Amino acid sequence: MAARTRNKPRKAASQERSRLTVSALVEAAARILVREGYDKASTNRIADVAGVSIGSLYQYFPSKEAVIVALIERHNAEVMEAVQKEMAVAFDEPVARAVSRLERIAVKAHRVDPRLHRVLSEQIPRVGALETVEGFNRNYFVLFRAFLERHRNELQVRDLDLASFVCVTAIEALAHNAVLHREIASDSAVNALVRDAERLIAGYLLR
Amino acid sequence: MAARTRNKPRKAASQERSRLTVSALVEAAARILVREGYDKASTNRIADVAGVSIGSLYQYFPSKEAVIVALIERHNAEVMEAVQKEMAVAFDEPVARAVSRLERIAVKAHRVDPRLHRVLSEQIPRVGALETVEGFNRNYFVLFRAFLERHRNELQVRDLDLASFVCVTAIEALAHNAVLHREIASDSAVNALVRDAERLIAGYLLR
Amino acid sequence: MAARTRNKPRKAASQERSRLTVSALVEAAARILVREGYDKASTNRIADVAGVSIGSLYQYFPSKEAVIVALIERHNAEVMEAVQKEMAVAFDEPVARAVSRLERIAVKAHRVDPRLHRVLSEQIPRVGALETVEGFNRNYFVLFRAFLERHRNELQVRDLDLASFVCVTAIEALAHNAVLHREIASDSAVNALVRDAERLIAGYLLR
Amino acid sequence: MAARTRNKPRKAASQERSRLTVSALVEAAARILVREGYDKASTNRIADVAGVSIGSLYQYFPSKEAVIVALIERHNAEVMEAVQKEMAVAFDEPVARAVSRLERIAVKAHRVDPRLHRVLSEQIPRVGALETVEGFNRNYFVLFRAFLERHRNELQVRDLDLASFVCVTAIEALAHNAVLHREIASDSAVNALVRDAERLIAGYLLR
DNA sequence: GATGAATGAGGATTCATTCAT
DNA sequence: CATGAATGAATCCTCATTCAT
Repeated sequence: MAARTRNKPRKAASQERSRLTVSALVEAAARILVREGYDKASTNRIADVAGVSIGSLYQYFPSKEAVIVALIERHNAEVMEAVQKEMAVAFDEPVARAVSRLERIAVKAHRVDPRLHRVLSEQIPRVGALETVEGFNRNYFVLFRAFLERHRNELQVRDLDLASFVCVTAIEALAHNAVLHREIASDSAVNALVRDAERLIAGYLLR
Repeated sequence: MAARTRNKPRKAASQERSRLTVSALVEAAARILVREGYDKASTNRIADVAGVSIGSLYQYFPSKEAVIVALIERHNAEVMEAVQKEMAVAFDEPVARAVSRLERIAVKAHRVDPRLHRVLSEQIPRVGALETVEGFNRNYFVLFRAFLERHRNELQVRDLDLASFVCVTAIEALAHNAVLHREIASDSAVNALVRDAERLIAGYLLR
Repeated sequence: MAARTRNKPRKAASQERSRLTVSALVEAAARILVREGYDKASTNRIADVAGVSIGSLYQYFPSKEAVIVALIERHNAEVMEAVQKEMAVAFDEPVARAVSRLERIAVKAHRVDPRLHRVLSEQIPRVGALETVEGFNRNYFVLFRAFLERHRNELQVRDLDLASFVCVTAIEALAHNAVLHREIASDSAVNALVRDAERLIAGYLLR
Repeated sequence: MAARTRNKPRKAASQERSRLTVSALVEAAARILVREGYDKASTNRIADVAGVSIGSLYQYFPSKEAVIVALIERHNAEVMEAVQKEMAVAFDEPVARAVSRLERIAVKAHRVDPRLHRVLSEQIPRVGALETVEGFNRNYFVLFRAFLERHRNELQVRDLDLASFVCVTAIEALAHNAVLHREIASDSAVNALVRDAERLIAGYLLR
């Protein structure tokens, strides 16, 4: 018992170190991905940039894929954190306002780390565990469908599955392309996009 | 540009036999991409599946990328052939009908070889061939903008650039996701999608 | 007999063509060697530059080595032609004058096609049939020894083998290095070199 | 320069084990070069003969050339070690004695590993490492010129640049050819060569 | 004879992963 | 636990040579 107590801080310290190592590795992966692209992100290079030995990388991750997955999850978590509260708000608003908020949220989400987002969405091979990204959108679909359900009697659409698909697809695609292919630096550009998105979606949903 | 590995075919296959070899290689690349994914599409594997020696591959293609580019171009050509005439028709129709035709065309295009399309659209950024496709979309954008210009006084939208972006993005994304993530096997499913797409876009564009 | 007679001109014509093909190939090899170095001189490239199919190359040469050997022999022949007469003259002159003539000849020989000479002496792997270059010098040695024999009683050297080795080595090395590593463009530079070479060798040979 | 494949070792072999690996690789390269020629010295073969995996080779050398460069440098170091002290002595001696010592040194240098020396001197131009050796010779030239400067008033030659070129070329060529093409096994053969070289050079330099 | 399509062994190099220290 | 040396399958690509047309 005394021994345990003595070990605890040491263990805590080492757990702390572990967490540092892990996040250094994930951070290194992000940096390399953004700055040099997927092809340059070898495990050795990741370990190197993280200032850690390759052996340590495999201490904490069973494979290269696992590192990338961790990075994707970290990114998704950051996006979620930036977005979650507002998301909840949207679901209690009237349809038109909710839609415009959702578009604004989507843009914000895609702007959390656009360069990383681009690499993740363009260069990561979609195999094995790396299909994670897809799951994300499925969630969104389910939530949005619930939202439509709640406002069912204001809507002119009948098939809520189809409508959810149409809306989520459009909202996401607009945000995605806007951030990646258009200059959306200024607030006014965002506002214009959001206004039109609202017209697009609300005009479609509402009577 | 000069530094990049060449993407263009190495020599025109003049004799009959060589034309066969070239298309066997491109076909093999398509098969592997679809069935086993981008990472399995090594030059040796491609040659192997094509029933051709690795030397022959490099007789006609200066690099691995060049094979993929050829495949992309073949796919694009097939898509274009399936789509071109109807495209011209759409641009002479009234807005609502044009939009629904364009959505139908987009679905058709994405259905030419959906599994191949998926791999290509996911992996193209890793290849130098991005321009091929980007150019394609930019084209679409320009054409659509001209279409809006012609119908300007029927529209409630002011900023035609933004409107083109919104419409093209939505039309494409709906077709893409519908083909890849939804069952769109039945005609009625297509019809439902097209109907809603028309409502979405036309409601947004027209007064 | 009549048939034979008829065949003769045709055969001669085709022999003529053969000779043209062969020399086109050798010339192409020379050009590539000089302009792009040994590594770029693949058989396919040689045939290409010669304007001949790869099959034809192998019609006339059993291997790549054979092409290079032919080139070396052509080069040696050209050198010999440029040098032979004067060489004979030298062997009838008094020692000092002969030596200075020989140095002048050596420089001339190395200047026949300096860029080709350089590639041949620096880049050609010395294996198999490509050791040809060595044989050339052995010849020179034998001749020079005969020359010394004739002038034996004017000489202070006893060991004529050793003396031949010393002289031939020095004469050749001076010409070689002068042409390759020094500017020997001007006549005066050549004259200075020849003068010193004469002093070097004659001072060593003569009493 | 930046475009060339790197020639420098990849990382300093810090641990004992890695130092062993590196020298095993260099040694293997030497063995293959001597026994089988440059063309057989593929990286796989080198690693194989070294009893090491191909991956280890590339852990320490960024390219095939880098291995050869390391070998050249090792050889040069060995030659230098065998020669350096005596070289300094020569430069303080009277001309005739210095020359004969220099010839003796040159022979010794070329005898350190004659077969390796031959391959290296024949194949080095094909490697980027030319500078290493050119620099070496230029050094020699500069030193020798300084030596002549010091003894200027004993000399009959006026153009010290030319004289240095003549002497260095002759001394080196004699040693080189003697070791490679003649039997210079016995001490007496060496003595005879050195005696004649002294007569050759001293007769040329001194009044 | 000429052609050029086809061959495939072989070469340089990378990189995820293992394991002795 | 950390280190980093070692591994070797796998990849892209070249080129001398053969052979059917």
